[in-house]
Amino acid sequence: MKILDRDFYIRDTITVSKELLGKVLVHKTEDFSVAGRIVETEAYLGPEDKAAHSYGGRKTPRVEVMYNQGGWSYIFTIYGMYQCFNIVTEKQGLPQAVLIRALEPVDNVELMAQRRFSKSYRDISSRQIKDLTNGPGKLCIAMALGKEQNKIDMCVKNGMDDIYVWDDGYKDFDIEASARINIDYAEEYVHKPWRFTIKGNKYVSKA
DNA sequence: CAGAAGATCCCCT
DNA sequence: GGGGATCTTCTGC
Repeated sequence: MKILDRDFYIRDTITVSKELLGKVLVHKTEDFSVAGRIVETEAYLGPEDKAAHSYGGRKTPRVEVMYNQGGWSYIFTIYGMYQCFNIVTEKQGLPQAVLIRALEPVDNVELMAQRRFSKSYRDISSRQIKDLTNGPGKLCIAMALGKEQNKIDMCVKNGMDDIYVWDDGYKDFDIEASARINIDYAEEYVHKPWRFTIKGNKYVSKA
């Protein structure tokens, strides 16, 4: 029962990707708190990984935070309309990260329902309940993770806008590995089994 | 500075 | 399972 610290994140990215499964991601501000259990992750192993934004050692303004030591948030805009939330891993200078692809809602489903569908949780369908956080863009909407939350150190609390991951001891599940989603451009890295899911979880984005 | 691509989602069939 | 929405980011000229 503890908040994951720097030592957790400064390790090899595949290990961190697997061990993040089952942990609880929390976003807490002065106005609200919202949380979800991580059920799907993907490892991005720049600079060698052709699917990673940091492939080949690219260091554009967008990916710069990936060069920080593990434990920082990396949030980028995709398709002009959605955000993707990542956690930087490894030691400073090695630009790797874990994409959080799906969550199971844990706390403040009312806020999630309002942010996703502008409706109260009690008024949404079972389909919409499942759709609250079962994708990288969806969970960012539900968890209020946007540009403002990019480059936050998740190992240090500031009391104003904190993101961190909580280990509540949940371990009763099997891990499944598969190919990452929507990286057709990554050539020989397309089929690397670097996507990890909690087997059978209802909130996994895609079978 | 223009052009193209993109770690997605939603709605339709 | 496929196409459109929508616009940021990066690359090349």
